[in-house]
Amino acid sequence: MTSARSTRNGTPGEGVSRSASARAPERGIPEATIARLPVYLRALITLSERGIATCSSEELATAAGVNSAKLRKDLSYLGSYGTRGVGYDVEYLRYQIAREIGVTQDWPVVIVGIGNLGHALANYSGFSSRGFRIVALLDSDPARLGEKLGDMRIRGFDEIETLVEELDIAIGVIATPAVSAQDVCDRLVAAGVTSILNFAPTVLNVPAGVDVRKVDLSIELQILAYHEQRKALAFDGAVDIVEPPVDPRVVESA
Amino acid sequence: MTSARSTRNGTPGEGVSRSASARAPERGIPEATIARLPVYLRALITLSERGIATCSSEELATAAGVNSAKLRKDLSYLGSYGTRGVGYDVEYLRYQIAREIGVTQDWPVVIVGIGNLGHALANYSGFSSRGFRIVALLDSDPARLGEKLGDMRIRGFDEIETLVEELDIAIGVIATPAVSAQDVCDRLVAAGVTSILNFAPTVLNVPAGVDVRKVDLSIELQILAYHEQRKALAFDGAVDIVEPPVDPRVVESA
DNA sequence: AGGAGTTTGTGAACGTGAGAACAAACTGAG
DNA sequence: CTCAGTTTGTTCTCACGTTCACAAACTCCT
Ligand SMILES: NC(=O)c1ccc[n+]([C@@H]2O[C@H](COP(=O)([O-])OP(=O)(O)OC[C@H]3O[C@@H](n4cnc5c(N)ncnc54)[C@H](O)[C@@H]3O)[C@@H](O)[C@H]2O)c1
Ligand SMILES: NC(=O)c1ccc[n+]([C@@H]2O[C@H](COP(=O)([O-])OP(=O)(O)OC[C@H]3O[C@@H](n4cnc5c(N)ncnc54)[C@H](O)[C@@H]3O)[C@@H](O)[C@H]2O)c1
Repeated sequence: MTSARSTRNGTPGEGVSRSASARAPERGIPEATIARLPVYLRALITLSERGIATCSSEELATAAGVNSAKLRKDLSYLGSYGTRGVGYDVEYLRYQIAREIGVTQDWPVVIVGIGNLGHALANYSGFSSRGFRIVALLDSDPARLGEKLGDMRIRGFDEIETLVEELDIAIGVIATPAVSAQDVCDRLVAAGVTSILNFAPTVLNVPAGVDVRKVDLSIELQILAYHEQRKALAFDGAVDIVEPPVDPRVVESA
Repeated sequence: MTSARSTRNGTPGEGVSRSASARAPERGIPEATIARLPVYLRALITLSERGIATCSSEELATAAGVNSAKLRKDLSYLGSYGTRGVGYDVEYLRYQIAREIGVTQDWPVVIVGIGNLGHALANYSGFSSRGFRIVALLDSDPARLGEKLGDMRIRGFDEIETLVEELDIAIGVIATPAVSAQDVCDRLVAAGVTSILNFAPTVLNVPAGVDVRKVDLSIELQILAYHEQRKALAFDGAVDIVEPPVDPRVVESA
C-alpha cells in the first residue's frame, strides 16, 4: 500500500520541519474546525475581492455565517494571526488558512464515471480556483472513450494505475453508479489514491489511512423533509411538539 | 411569511394528533441521529432487495457503516421497534424510519438554475425512488426556456410564485451561480418555500423557520486536502506531528 | 502619558454526541 | 418449566463542540 508516498506537494519551508521547539500551534485541530476553515477562506476571498484589507472577527463571522466566538476559537487553533483592537489582515489570514488547509498549491484530482454528474463536475471551473486541478477523466464505457470535454479527453479506467503514479494523484472522485462504486474505490486505493470523494449512494469500505467523504443529495433532501414534516405537523395538530412542554405550574389554577 | 401553510402532506393517522398522553417517544430527536436515519433507511432497502427479512443491529450497523451501539441508540429515539434476542424486521423498520423522516409520500421539489449541474440533477432518477418528485425546472436565461428534459420543460423563474402555490412546493434546490443565489433564495422564501438545498458556494441568509442545507464540493475537497497534507507531512519531515507532543522532559539533557 | 474604546485570544460552563457495558426481554432446546 | 444463548434498549461515562464572558493587548484621542 506504500506505492505513492513519494514527496507529494508538502508545504515548503514555513517552520514545520523542527521536531519540538518554539511555539508549535499546529498540534491537533478539531474536525469541526477543519470543516469550517474552507468557509472562512471563501469569505476572506470575497472580502479581498471587494478591496477590504482588514476585518474584525464579527464581520468575518457574519460573512461566514457563524458565531464570532466560534470563529475566534477556530482561528486560535492555527495560531495568533489577529491584532487586538484592530482585527485580522484579510490577505495575511487568507494565506495562513490556505496554507493550513494545504491549498496554496494545486492538488491533482481524477474523476471516475463521466456520466450525468461526471460531466457537470468536469465542466465546472470552480475547482481550479480553489486549489484543485482535474487532471484525468475516466470511464469504463467504451462508447465514451475519447470524448472531449474542455481540454481533456475521457480515458479508460484501466489507465488508473499509470495515471496515479505519473501524475502523483492523491485525490479521487467517484461518480459511477452505486453498484460499481466499491470496485472503483478498491481499484483507486490499490493504485495509491488516499482520499476519495464519493457521490454514489453507498457506504465505501476502505483501509485505515484512506479518507472518504461522501456527498449524498438524497440524504440532504431527506433531512430537509424531516424538518419540513415537523413544521407541517406543528401547524396542523399537536402544537407543543416543537416547544418545550410548558411547566405545569403555570396552569395550576385550572 | 404564512402564505403556504395549507395542510401539506402531513403523515396521516399514526397517533401524533394527541396532545400529551400515552407514550410519546417523538419528543426531540438529535440532529446527528436524523442525519443518519437516511443511511439506515438505504441500508434497509438494500437488505430488503436481497430478500433478507430480519437483521440484527450488528448487521445493520455494518451495512450502514456505523457502530452498532450508536445504531441502537439512534433507533431507540423512534421507539422500540426491535425484538430482543431476535433483531429487527427489515420491512417494518424500513417503514417506521421512512415515516419518521417523512418520505412515505413524495415531496414535490423545484430546481432553480438548469445549467451544468441543474441538468444532471434533473436527469437523475435516484430522487424519485427516495421520496422526492422534481415537479419544476426554472431558469432565468431566455435561451433555455422551453428546452425539454425528460418529460419536463424548463420554465421561467418568474413562474415561481404560481408554481409553489399550485403544486404546494416546500423544497427548493438552488443550482445557479453564486452571485444569483441569495436573490433566488429570497424569492423562493417569499413564494413560500421553507426548505432549501443550496449548491452555490455562498452563505445564504434566511428568516427563522426556513431550513437551508448546503452541498459544497470545494469544501469537501479542501477537507480531504487538509488530511492529505498531514499524511504527506507525516512521511516527510516531522514524524511526531500526528502523535501527542511527547513531553519535553524526555529531551532534558540536550 | 493616560484613559477611553475596541477587539482578540482563551478559560470555564454548558450542551450534545459517542461508545462501553449491562440488565431486560426474547428464543429455542431439553 | 428451566436454562443457556442471543440481542435489544438504556444507563453511565467520557470526549468533543459551542458559547459566554473577560483579561490582555492594541489604537486613538486628548
Ligand atoms: N446525476 C445526479 O444528479 C446525481 C445526484 C445524486 C447522486 N448521483 C449519483 O452519482 C452517481 C453518478 O450519477 P450519474 O447520474 O452521473 O450516472 P450515469 O449513469 O449518468 O453515469 C455513470 C457513469 O459511470 C460509468 N461507469 C459505470 N461503471 C463504471 C466503472 N466500473 N468504472 C468506471 N466508470 C464506470 C458509466 O459508464 C457512466 O458513464 C450515481 O451513483 C448516482 O447515484 C447522481
Ligand atoms: N457544475 C458543477 O459540477 C458544480 C460543482 C460545484 C458547485 N457548483 C455550483 O453550482 C452552481 C451551478 O453550477 P453550474 O455549473 O450548473 O453553472 P451554470 O452556469 O452551468 O448554470 C447556472 C444556471 O443558472 C441560471 N441562472 C443564473 N441566474 C439565475 C437566476 N437569477 N434565476 C434563475 N436561474 C439563473 C443560468 O441561466 C444557468 O442556466 C454554481 O453556483 C456552482 O458554483 C457546480
